[in-house]
Amino acid sequence: MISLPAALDARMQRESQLTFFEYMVLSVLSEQEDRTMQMSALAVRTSASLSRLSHVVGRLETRGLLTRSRIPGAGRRTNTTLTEAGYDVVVAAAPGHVAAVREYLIDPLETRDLKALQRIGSAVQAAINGGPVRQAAAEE
Amino acid sequence: MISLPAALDARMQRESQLTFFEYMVLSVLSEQEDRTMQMSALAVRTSASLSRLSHVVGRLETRGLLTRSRIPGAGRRTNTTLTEAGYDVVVAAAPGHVAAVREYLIDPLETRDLKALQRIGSAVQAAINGGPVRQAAAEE
DNA sequence: GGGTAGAAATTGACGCGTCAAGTTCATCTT
DNA sequence: AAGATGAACTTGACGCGTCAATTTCTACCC
Repeated sequence: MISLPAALDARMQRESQLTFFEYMVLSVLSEQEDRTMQMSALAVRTSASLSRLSHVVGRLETRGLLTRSRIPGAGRRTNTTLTEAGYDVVVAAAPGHVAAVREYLIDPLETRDLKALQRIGSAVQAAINGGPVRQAAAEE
Repeated sequence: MISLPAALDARMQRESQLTFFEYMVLSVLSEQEDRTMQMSALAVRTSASLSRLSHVVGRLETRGLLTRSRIPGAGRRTNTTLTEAGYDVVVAAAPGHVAAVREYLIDPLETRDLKALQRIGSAVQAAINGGPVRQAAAEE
C-alpha cells in the first residue's frame, strides 16, 4: 500500500515528465469541455490545498501547459485553462498512465479481489474522513 | 490507496512528532536486542536508499534519539544505536501508531476483505518488483 | 607494494509540499 | 460610504527525498 503510489509516481515521471498530481490536474482540466476550471474547484477535484495547487499550476504555467486568468468582477477568482500543448501532453501521457495502473494493480488481481479492493477503498476513505470529525455531530 | 499513507503520516506527526519513516527506523532498531544495526542493513529493512537513511539518521541523531559509530577495521561501515531517549520515544509512540492503523484500516474492514487485502498486497508487491526486473532473468 | 576496483556512507543541490502570512477583491454593516 | 469581514489566491520559508558526486576505507592484482 505504501509502495504502490511511489511506484506509480516514479514511473509516470520517467515516462512523461509528469508527477501523478500534475497529471491529475491536467487530466481534470482536459475533461472540462472548455478545458477551463476555477482554481478552487480544481483544488476540490484533485483534493489538494489551494496553496499546493497554486504552486503546481504556477510551474505548469511556466512550462506552457496551461494559462491563468482572473475572472473580472468576481473577487479574486481565477480560471486556469489547458493550452493546446497541455492537451497534447495529457493525451500523450494517458495511455502510459493507464497501462501502469493496469500492470501494477488491476492485472495481478483476481476479479474477486478487485471487488474487495473497491469495498476496502470506500471503507478506508470513510474511516479517514469520519475519524477526525465523527460524522459531523455528537463530538464534544 | 493514496490518502491512507498520507493520513497515517499526518496523524503520527501530530501525535508523536515522528514521520512514519522515522518511526520505522526507530522501531526496527528497538527490535534488535542490542538496539544496534549497521546502516546498510537498516536501509534494507526499511526499504530506503542509503542516502535517505543517512539524512534521516542525521536528524534523529541531533535530536538525541540515536548515535552513530564507525566500526573499526571494516571499511566505512557504521553502526547506529538507539539511545535511552530514543527507546522511550518509540515505546511512547507505538500504541498511537497501532491504534491509527487499526482505526483507519483494520476496524472498518470485514474479515473477508482483510484477507483479500493481504492477497492484494502480495500480488501488487510482486507486480511492482517483478515489472522492472522480470524475475531477474531473460531480460535483454 | 603501488594502483585500481569497489563497498559503505555522506554531502550538496534541487524540486516539491506544507504552513503561516500576505494580497486582492466583494460584500455586509450601520 | 467608510470600515470590517471573509473568500480566493499567492507567496516565502522551511523540511524532506532524490540524484549525482565525493569521501573513506578494504581488498585484489601483478
